[in-house]
Parts: sequence; structure tokens; C-alpha cells
Amino acid sequence: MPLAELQKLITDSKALAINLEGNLLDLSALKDINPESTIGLIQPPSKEALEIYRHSTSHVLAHAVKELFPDARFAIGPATEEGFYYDIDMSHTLTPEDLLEIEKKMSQLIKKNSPFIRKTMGKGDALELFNSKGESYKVEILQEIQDAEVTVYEEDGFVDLCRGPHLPRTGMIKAFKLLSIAGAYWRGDEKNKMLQRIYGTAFFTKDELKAHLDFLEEIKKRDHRRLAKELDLFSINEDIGSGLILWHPAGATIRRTIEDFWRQEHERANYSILYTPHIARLNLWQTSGHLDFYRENMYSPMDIDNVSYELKPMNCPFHISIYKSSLKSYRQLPIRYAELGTVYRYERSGVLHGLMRVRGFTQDDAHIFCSEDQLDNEILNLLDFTLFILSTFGFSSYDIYLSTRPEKYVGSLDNWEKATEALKKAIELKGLPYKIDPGEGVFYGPKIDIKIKDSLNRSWQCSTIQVDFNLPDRFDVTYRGKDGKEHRPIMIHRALMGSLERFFGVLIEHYKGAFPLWLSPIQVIVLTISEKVSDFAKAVYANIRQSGIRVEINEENEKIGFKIREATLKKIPYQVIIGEKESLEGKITLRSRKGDNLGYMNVDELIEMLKKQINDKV
RNA sequence: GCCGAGAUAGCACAGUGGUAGUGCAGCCGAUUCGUAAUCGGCAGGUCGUGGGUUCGAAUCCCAUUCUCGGCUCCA
Repeated sequence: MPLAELQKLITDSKALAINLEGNLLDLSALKDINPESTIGLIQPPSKEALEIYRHSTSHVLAHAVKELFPDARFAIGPATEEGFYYDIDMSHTLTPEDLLEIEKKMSQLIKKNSPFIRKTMGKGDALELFNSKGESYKVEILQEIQDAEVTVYEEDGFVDLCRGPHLPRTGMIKAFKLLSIAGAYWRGDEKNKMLQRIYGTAFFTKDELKAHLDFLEEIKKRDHRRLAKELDLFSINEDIGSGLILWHPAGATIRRTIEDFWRQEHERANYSILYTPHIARLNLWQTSGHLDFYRENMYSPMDIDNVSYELKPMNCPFHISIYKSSLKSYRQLPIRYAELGTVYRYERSGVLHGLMRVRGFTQDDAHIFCSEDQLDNEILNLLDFTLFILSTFGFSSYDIYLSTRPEKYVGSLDNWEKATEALKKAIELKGLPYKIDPGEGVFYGPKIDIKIKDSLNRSWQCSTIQVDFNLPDRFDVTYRGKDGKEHRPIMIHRALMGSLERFFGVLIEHYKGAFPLWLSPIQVIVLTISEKVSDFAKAVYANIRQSGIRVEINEENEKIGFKIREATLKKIPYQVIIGEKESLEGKITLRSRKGDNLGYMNVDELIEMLKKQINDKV
């Protein structure tokens, strides 16, 4: 294609950059390339275009900061999935007000519409340039670059080390916003200096930016910590300690409902349900190896009659002890032990987050002891079981990861191979998409992790299925085979919801506090229009309560509109309204929390309908 | 843990050296009402905790606990 024609196409298409055989280049590179070569256009709204756009915005950010705070030195400033950031080292500590000033300065620089000018220079020259500017972080980066030549970008006199590509001009930035300031270690390593990070985002249009900011607002409204306060679900108390959860009546009701469901399904799936203690002698953790490889997550031991005891960070050794309490025959396998086991793990104070990351939590843990030839089938069933449980709670899309053998490992290569194959086969048989995390398995065996994405777009690991070649050896776990000899069983650890705390947190955000009927702490509320109908309303209430449905009554001296508002804010799924008409005819009027009028009916009809819905878990 | 911000009534927040405030929730009273807020009154706080500066501290300083944002994205 002739150059001129291409130029026109680029102008028409609003392309920001070009793709030359897989290399992204500035539009200005066009004049130097072979007209015969195949060129792709990078244009909005593609991901690549947005990345370039945001990256350029981060350069403008750096420029603005430099103008306002001349002693600022710059580290890295990349585009991210949600926007961009720049890490900066400077004497002034940034405040939210500074962000407004910086935004203003950025707008001025954008208004100037300066071109981004790409320059190639020898590494030595670049080192000299950034050294003279005192840009020690850029110098450090440069020193690690192997190439003899590097590129820098200049815009209105501000020079930054950068591979590019960039927008042709700053004026093309139409919508951006600085969002927050945070600390971040240089190169993410806590041994390094902490820099100030400015987060921002940018979009091609103001409308898109607004939509994104609205989305962030919606995310805040969905925050499980906020909803938990509004709905009185749980709390964390300073006097009790951080990362320790107090389950309030409403939250506890939901938890109990989840637990009941869990128990029922596990019994149906041939698990034996156990209870084990919360502490154990230090020796146990020595045998299990946790003291060697898990110590930093364990609390200090406590002394009981001169013997050290440790709060349990895991349930596995207890289950193994139960297994070993009697001789096991191959006829008994597979043995499936399950427990809602409460464990305590040390988490650094800065990473604690509501229910999502806590220090004491209850795992829906289980350990399966099986023979080699049972492994495939066990894993397949397990995956089925996991997906069934997750989908019952309304989660239908997951990120599945298969983690394979790391460099440091125990167990035979042969066993690793078999187990990894079994995991892989199970996922593929179910036709599920998955990614392989090479070398990310635990040292004791390969695993499948299933992650649920929450509304804050964080991935939370819930389910995990791990094969373990370590503990059976360490604890000398055996079974008597058909041949009368001792054999080593294969052990599978698994948790479906992960922890009840985190799972509950994800559920709250998933449903925005409006739980499905079967989980709702209050399933129905009876509302009276006037005190004249109290007697009938009480009878209706008692009738529903007798049927085992979680019902409340509000016969206060308030207007019906007020009562409906209150019930709706509590996100109670069904509201039974009783006025004179109902009282006289012995019927009820039903309303949903969404505001739908669900009709006029007998109490028996209502109970039957609710029971069916609760049973179906819809 | 580290950087930064914060902690005031049950909840949401205002108050920046001189008598602790507003709204909602709560309690009492009036109203007896038909699908998201009826009206009036009352009560509620040693301002996270400990120490200091000051005639005087919610406010300034130090310590401490807890909470929040972030600490993977590689010129």
C-alpha cells in the first residue's frame, strides 16, 4: 500500500500506533518502514490502544509532578488493567489536595498538545543523561538493560526513559483522573525504599471515564464490610483482636444454613464428619513438618504443664491421627474425613481485610485417603462435587488453575506424573477451561485451585484440591492391601468453599446483601397496616413460624410505607401485608423486596410456595 | 511489617486551643394510616487507649491499639 494512502487510512481510523510484525511502534515510525511490510493499526477501543493511551497519560503525570515538585525522581510508570500509576521518590509527602493540583497541571500540559518525540541513543549517553538529572532509579533500570541502544521519549522538554510506543501528541488524552496515593516498594521488594505511588485512570472518552468512576462507586456500595454493618451480619472488635470475626445473629443464621447444607451433602457423598481440637503439642507439628515450612504463619507456642502446645494452622495431622487410630484395610478405602475445622494463622496486619483475609477461620476441610487406582475416580468426583456446591451458591464462572511440580519437591516423579495427569484428566473430562501454573504446586504435590472473582475484581481463591505425597510418609500412614502387605495410601486435601469467612464475604458482595431466600436470615416479615389487624397478623406470623420458616412481624404503630421501607432496606425477600381487607377475608397480600406485588393468597399457599423455593435453593 | 490516611453518640458525619453538635436509629406521646421515611418531645458521648505540653486539649506533641488505601503489573 502506498505510504500516502496508508497515512490517510491512519488518520481516518484514529489509530494511535502501528503493529509491524508483532512490534508496536509509534505512528511517526511509519515514514521509516518498508512499504512492502504488513502493518496492523492499533486503534481504539482495543486493549493495546488503551494501554498506550494510559501509558502516555502516566508520562504526562510524571511531567506534571516534576513541574510541581522539582526534586521528584521517577521509578516506573506503567499502564495497568484498570488505569496507570507512577512510582515517585520525593521529599514532599503527597496529599489528596496535591492530586487536584497535579491534575490541573496535567490538563495544562495536555492543552499544549506537545508531540511525544522518540529518540534513540546509546546506553552510555542515556546513562549520562539520567545521571545528570539525578534520576537514580532510571539509571538502575538502564544498567540492567542489555541492549546497546535505548529509547527515550520527550514531550514539552520532559524526558523519560521508555520503550514506547506513545500517542503522537499529548492533546489526544481526553479523559483521565487521578485516584489515590499509596506506598509501594521499589521493585516490589520490602527491603527496598518505599516510594509514593500515584494511581490514576484514563479513557478514550469522558463517558467511559464516568462509567468507570460510577462502577468504582458501585463497588464501594457492594463492599461486604459496609453491607455487614447495614445488615448486622458480623463485626470485628478491637478488644478481641484484628482478623477475628464475631458472627452476629443474622450472619450466624446464614453460616448455619451453609453448614447444614454442607453437612447434608457431605454425608450424601460418603464423607465421615469429624471434630478435632484447636491446639496440639508442638511435637505433632514437628512430625508434620509445619514447624519447618509453615512456622511464619503459626502463632507462638503456649506452655501447658511444661509442654509446648500450638494453636492449629491446619487440620490435616488430626485427621491422620484418626485414620491411624486403627488398622485400615484396602476394603475400607477410600476413607473420606471432613471437618468444619477452625484454624489460626498469622497474617501480617496490613493484609487483613474484612472477611476476606483473617487470622482465625473455619475451613470446610476434608482429607481423602485412597489407593493409587482409586485416585482418578476420586478426583473426578471431587471436581463434580465442588462445582455442584459452588453453583448452588450462584457461582457459575471460575478461573481454574492446575499447578504442577515445583523445583523443590518430595515424592517420586512417577507419583507426581500420575497425580498431575489425574487432575488434568478430571478438568478436561468436565470440559472446563483452565490454565497451567507451571512449578506453582506445593512441594508436597500438584493441585487444582478454583478462584471466584468478586465485584471488586479481586480473585479470591476458594476451592482447592491438593494431592499430598508428604504427610502419609511423615506420619507413616498405611493400609493393609489384598496381598496382606502394608501400602501407602494417597492423600488428597480439599476445601470447597475454602473458608466459611471468606466465602461468606464473597457471597455478601455477590448478592449485594440480598441473599436468596434459603440463605436469608429473615425470610418473610409480616407487616400490619393498623393496630386493628394485630390479632390476625399474629396468627399469620405464628402459622408461618410453625412451618419452620424464618419469619418476623412488625406491628408497630407506623405507616405501612415506613414498614415496607425498613423491611426492604433489610433486604427481606418477602413482605406479607395485612390490612382490614386481609383480616376480614383471612388472606394475605404478598410483596417482594424488589417491589413486585405477588398477589392475594391463603397463608397455606404462601407457606407451600416458600417451602418449595427454600428447598430448591433458588 | 512498611508508606500514607483515619478513629467524635448504635450508625453516617461536622467541630482544629476556650460551654461537644447535626441527621438517622433508640425511648415516650399524638396519629390508626394500603406498598420505600407522619408529627412532637426526651435521652444518649471521660471525642480509640495511655502519657505529655498548656491556665485550659476532641483540637498540639509522643507512644499504643484498631480500621482504611496500597505494597504482582517492570524503561
